[in-house]
Amino acid sequence: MAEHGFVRFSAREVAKQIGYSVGTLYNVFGTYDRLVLAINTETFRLWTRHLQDRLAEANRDRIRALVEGYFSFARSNRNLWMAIYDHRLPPGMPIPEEFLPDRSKLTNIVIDEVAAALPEARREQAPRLARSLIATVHGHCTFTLDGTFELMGVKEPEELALARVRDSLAAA
Amino acid sequence: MAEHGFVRFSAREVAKQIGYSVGTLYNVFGTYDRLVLAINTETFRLWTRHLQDRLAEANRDRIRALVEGYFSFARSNRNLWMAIYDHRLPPGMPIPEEFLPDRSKLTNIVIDEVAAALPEARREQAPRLARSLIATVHGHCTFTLDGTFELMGVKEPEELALARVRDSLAAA
DNA sequence: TTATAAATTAGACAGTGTTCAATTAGACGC
DNA sequence: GCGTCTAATTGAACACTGTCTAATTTATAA
Repeated sequence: MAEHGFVRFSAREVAKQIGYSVGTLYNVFGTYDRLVLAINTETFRLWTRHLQDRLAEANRDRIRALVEGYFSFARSNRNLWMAIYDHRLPPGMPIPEEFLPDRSKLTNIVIDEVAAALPEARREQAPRLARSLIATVHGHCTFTLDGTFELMGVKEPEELALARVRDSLAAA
Repeated sequence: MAEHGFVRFSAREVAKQIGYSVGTLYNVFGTYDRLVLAINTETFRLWTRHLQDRLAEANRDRIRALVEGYFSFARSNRNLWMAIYDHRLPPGMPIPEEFLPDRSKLTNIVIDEVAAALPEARREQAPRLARSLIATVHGHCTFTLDGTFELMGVKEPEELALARVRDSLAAA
């Protein structure tokens, strides 16, 4: 997935490279979607660790560390990161529960930091605001990696994302 | 594309339904990517008209009309809208120039409205801010349609998007 | 060594995008 | 109507995909 990206990823090629047949891969993962789900969940784990590391070595400006961590992971793991959002489950199939814990950790980290950045009187807004800010940064990050911002002539997109986050934190 | 969505879309199926052979489709569009590009560019045209209509019948709050127009088009044209962002060109292949004009119109509409919403002294910031706000709304819209917000338990995502946009307009 | 369980395989199936030599249809001048 | 030339269209072949399953191999336990 990291080498060839989501579009060119194939279960058969995986089987070839690990020295097993396709059948084995399907016995273990059940279906193509669950194989991709497993890979993408591992990416979530890597991403979470990346963010925690950035926070650990951050100075006072932990919000900047979060935004930059979001971007730097996506940039240096382009194919893996995009695969998370390129993958669509068949309609009606929810994400199996086993994958959920590792995928929600990231959100909780952001919620904690947003809560800490808010004045105490506004702190109960943190969960909803944090999720909105994740969407905000996500939009900027997507447009950076998929070429939309380049087409628009936008430079330094992470500064832009950080500015939007600061706007909303200040407003709260 | 509208019926089955990006994942299940196939050139062969298109050929079957329009009563031509696959070969003809390839003679006309050259490649699968250019066929999808043509469809998605048409979606951009529909989207642009939708936004213009919403603006035409808007009251004073044209910013709200923009955000709601963005969401309502995506919601009522789920498969078509998602196909725009699910489609990835092969690395190194830029979007052919013929498709660019219809795709940039949307951005320009937003830039004009953002400029109008800013005080005259800040108006030169409009293009860059508008593109950032598009990314903001886009992130919220993506998370709405791909199920991320549902997984997070976020209700009324468009109100959230509008709030973020207002935060940044107020800050400017 | 044997009986049982688990792991692994290869092949078949119905799809996909892509290419291209061969065929058909259409337009034009006579 | 006929012949010519060009443009449009075809369908078969190629190498690939995910998915399934009967058959086989390997490992474990008695």
